[in-house]
Amino acid sequence: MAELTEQEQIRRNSLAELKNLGINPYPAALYEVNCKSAEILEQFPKDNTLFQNVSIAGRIMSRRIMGAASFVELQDSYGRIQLYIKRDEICPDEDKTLYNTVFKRLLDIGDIIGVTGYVFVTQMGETSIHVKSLTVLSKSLRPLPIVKEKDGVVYDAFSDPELRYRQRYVDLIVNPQVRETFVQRTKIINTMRSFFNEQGYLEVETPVLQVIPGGAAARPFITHHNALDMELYLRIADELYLKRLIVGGYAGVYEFSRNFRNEGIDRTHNPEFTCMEIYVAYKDYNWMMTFVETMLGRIAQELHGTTKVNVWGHEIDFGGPFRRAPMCELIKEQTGYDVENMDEQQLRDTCKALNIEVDETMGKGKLIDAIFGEKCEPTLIQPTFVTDYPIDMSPLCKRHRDNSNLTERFELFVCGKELANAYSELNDPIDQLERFQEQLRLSEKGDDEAMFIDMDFVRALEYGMPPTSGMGIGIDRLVMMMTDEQNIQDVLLFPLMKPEKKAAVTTDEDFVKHGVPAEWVPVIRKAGINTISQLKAANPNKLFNDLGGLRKKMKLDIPAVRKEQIESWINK
RNA sequence: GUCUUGGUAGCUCAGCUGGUAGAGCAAUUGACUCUUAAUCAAUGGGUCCAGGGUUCGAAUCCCUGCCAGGACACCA
Repeated sequence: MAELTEQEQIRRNSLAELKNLGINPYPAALYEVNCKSAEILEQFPKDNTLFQNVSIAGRIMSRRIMGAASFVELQDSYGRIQLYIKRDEICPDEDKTLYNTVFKRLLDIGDIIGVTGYVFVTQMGETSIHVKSLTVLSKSLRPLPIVKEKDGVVYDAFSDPELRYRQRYVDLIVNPQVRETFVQRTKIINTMRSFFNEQGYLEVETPVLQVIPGGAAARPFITHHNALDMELYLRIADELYLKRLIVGGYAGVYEFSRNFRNEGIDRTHNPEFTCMEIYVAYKDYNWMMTFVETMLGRIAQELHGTTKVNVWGHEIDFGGPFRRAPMCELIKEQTGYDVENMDEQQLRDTCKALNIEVDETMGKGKLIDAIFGEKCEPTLIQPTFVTDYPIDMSPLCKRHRDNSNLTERFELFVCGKELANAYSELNDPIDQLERFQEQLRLSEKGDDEAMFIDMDFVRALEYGMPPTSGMGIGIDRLVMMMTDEQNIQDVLLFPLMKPEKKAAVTTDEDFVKHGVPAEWVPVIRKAGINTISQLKAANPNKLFNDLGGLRKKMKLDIPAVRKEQIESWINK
């Protein structure tokens, strides 16, 4: 077992002392709460007859003790409020243990308590609760990072990203703006959900474990089902299932879908992430653009009270209507090249002229996409619908009504990043099968993201799917934009981290089994020996001296160890 | 995957050309009845990420590894 730090040991001692005083540090009974910190701070200054009998619970975030009176900052789920605790108020009788011992000595920053009392304003003008009674609700055994703040300046911020993501609970306790980000994330999702529900679209759930990972071009995670003894894939998208449901007759279906892609991890990619996909029958991609505009405007409005949002240093207006421009037009605008009617070789030459890296596996679509990605994407700051993509980039999308080399597809770009992707969905089963087969050829050419053929999906289309428009939007990216976060890890509660390394430590029992008396185990650890192998490699004379010195230094009341003993441990 | 920066007390960080580790907050003890980054006094607290090397001597220099951040590449 790892050694406890001094502060942890002190808290455990306090815990034991609380128990000795007959106080349960983890009581079972509910604690009646009748108000919220934020409500008090908002309403009391306007009407000071309110809150004269409050009961509130939360975590102690700071303490200022002045003899027989103290101030505590109590944090509940809604904010912080100051408590004024006076000894003779919570201990009206002779016995002052609750204040002098329990509150002043045995409670710490991080402990959770409940108090009752009345609200007043201090001489310094701070709305506070005058405490009449105090109940210990949960003792905290680890010290929290202490973050202080004055006039908007934060001191000693808890900012190490590794600690923040690994121990998100600590991050949430001490960084209120982090708690707020996740409230906003949920608000965004709720806004979308109501928007869809109002129009009668049905929220559904489709399989995460799939036999054929379809609906996107991406590398999947593979897992194994024991009873069936077969490989299964974690979904990379839910598109093909939702379209089966449109075949089944629903007017519109949507899903907030956790997807898994076995690709790189960086500032904008996590192996599991959330997409919202929606499919609506009898619509096309023009209708969908308007739908998306309305949805985004509404989200911004709900969240910020305006459609103008600061995103990564730009003021973005989600008010719409957004610019709509065909991909080839944008390329022409940025590069001067008209790629619309070029063949593969001409495209390669153009890439070369523009200094864009290409490789042999890239077909026409990927070449055009490379030019677009390099030259156009970064310029699309205000929301822009990029429309009419080349056909071999979009195997699930309907051909353009005016040009059969293009598709009725749009992507929405904001701040140079793709935010949403939508089609007039391909519902011609024969064309769909051919497109899948083309993907197979790309795959054979070496494109490891080309799609699998899903024959059941083709079969579904053969029964007839109404003209349908579908749209997918990256929820994590949307939340990043709406909350002005640069990092996907800041909008995911628990981003994937590599496991913490566990130092291979020998347990105390192992040392005892090895012949070391239990009372000496902490001492030899103190001497820097934490494994049996370290012990065996130790110099007996040095260890003998060290242990003698430590015995004195640690003021241990145990007999001195003999050198023969040490030799027996080492030679065992 | 490549390059790059970092890992020192519970937290935030200093630590120069190598000489046995320091501050603030937190903690402990004490003073103080309206404080608010409370204040004052005293005290304790470290496997300087891990492992190797150079050296009389390494937190510091070198190598390897682990973890994290950033940039680039890859990724609809």
